[in-house]
Amino acid sequence: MSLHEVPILLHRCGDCPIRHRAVCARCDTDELSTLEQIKYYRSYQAGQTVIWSGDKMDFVASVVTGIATLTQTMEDGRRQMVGLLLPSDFVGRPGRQTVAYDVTATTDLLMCCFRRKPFEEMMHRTPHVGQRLLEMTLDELDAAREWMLLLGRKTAREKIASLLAIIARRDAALKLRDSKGPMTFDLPLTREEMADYLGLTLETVSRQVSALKRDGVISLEGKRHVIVNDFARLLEEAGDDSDGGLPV
Amino acid sequence: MSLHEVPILLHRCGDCPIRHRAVCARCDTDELSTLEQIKYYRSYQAGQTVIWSGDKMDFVASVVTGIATLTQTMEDGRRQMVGLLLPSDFVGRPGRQTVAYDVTATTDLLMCCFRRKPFEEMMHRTPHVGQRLLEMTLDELDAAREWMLLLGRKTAREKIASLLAIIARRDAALKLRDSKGPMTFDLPLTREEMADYLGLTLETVSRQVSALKRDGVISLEGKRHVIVNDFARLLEEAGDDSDGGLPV
DNA sequence: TTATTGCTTTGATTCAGATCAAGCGGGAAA
DNA sequence: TTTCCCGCTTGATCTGAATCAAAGCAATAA
Repeated sequence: MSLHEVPILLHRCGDCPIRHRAVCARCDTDELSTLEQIKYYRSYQAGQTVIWSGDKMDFVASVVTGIATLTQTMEDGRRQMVGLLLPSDFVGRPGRQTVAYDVTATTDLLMCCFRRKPFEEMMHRTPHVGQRLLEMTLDELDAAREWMLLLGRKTAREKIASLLAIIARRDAALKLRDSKGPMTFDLPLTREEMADYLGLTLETVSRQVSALKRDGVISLEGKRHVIVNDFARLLEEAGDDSDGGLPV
Repeated sequence: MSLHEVPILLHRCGDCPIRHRAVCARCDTDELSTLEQIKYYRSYQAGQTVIWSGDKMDFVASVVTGIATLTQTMEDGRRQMVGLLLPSDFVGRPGRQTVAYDVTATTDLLMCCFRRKPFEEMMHRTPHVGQRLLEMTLDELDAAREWMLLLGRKTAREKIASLLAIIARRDAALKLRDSKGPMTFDLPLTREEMADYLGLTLETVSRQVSALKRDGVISLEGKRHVIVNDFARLLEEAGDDSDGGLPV
């Protein structure tokens, strides 16, 4: 694991390409060496719980590879996903030690962790990191609000199209390809996880995915590999104005 | 307007009571005088739009009196509220100039604004403010995630009970009363606004409010004044574990 | 090779909430 | 006073998604 690949998020500058993996030249490197000292890696198997709601979380972390979800659960078992962590995303909450939702690895997962206390101290010393973290949190809040529109007002078909568009765009960004032309990606979620994301049942998810396929918006190879035949059409189906919201 | 009543949020410390209005002794006062220099007040009438989605927002602000909402709208007019701003809440996004949703005054509204540029500069000088802002943003994100569970998985009755519980609790905090015993408050939202908050239609809101009244969970005086007969019962109806989530 | 298991699809039926449609009640204007 | 208007309630009906129930399919184990 090269040093360049690790503290991606903490060190990217505002005007650098969103998912680049190299450390930006404009960031000073003091923080980098501090981070090096307090970081460690943890890996989880698919399905393993990283941390339970209410537990103490004595680290903050960023996802290196794999996918994790944040979910909330009601006593009777109803579940709602409230966050989806893809590579380079950040989890954890400097300044609060308990976490309010379950964090689960949905695929094999490698996280780069930083012990919370020294991380917080470092944050106090170097405001740059705190500012970057504020920016990231505000982006996350914007994404959450977009998601609220989806949950509250979109139809099942629109929800599915929206989710596919989000994953397609993030996947494209990760691969450093542009968002034009036919896109292709592997769904990182089961039907049930998609349902938890969208506030639907897994049967409805299955039906609507089939419907989008039948209507030629997407094609499938196997259950998981998706080909987006026309991204603009997909966005239209998603009911999104403009281009589907924020840069993700 | 006394100086003490203004930059409430920016200056409260982590362990001070949540909604206190005096400036905490542990905060240094340099920032206060800076803020004094760059602040101004704006008032809006009920129904007036503070700012449209996509517009430039050259200030950040905190609500002094009245209520504002953040809403997202689809082209066909479907609306979802994504934020509810009560007195002492903060709006605005240091580091980004356009806003991604409509901000509307639902009652007469007084806001204490700070010009964005000098505010950002002040933030860079005094990390304390940035840290406080990060903390507030993380709280807002937690609230948004609670809201996502509501939108995705709760029944209409649970949604209404949840909203009433949220308003009752915030109102009690504002009045500095404790949350025990019969609570009483004026609904600050119309049925339609409640519907936009909850992802329902106004007819369903009306029916479920009537149902909670019929079942003795709440009483009404007129359309707007609500008496919560038993707060614990209300929380139970809301389907919330523990006490309904986060401190608001 | 045949089970087993976990995910997925598809079909039949039900139901919570949306939609359509009156009607109510209180406050402001005439 | 009457009229109008706006926010709210209530009723009748419809419908999209949930629920209940069977199979299908692919990968792994036996």
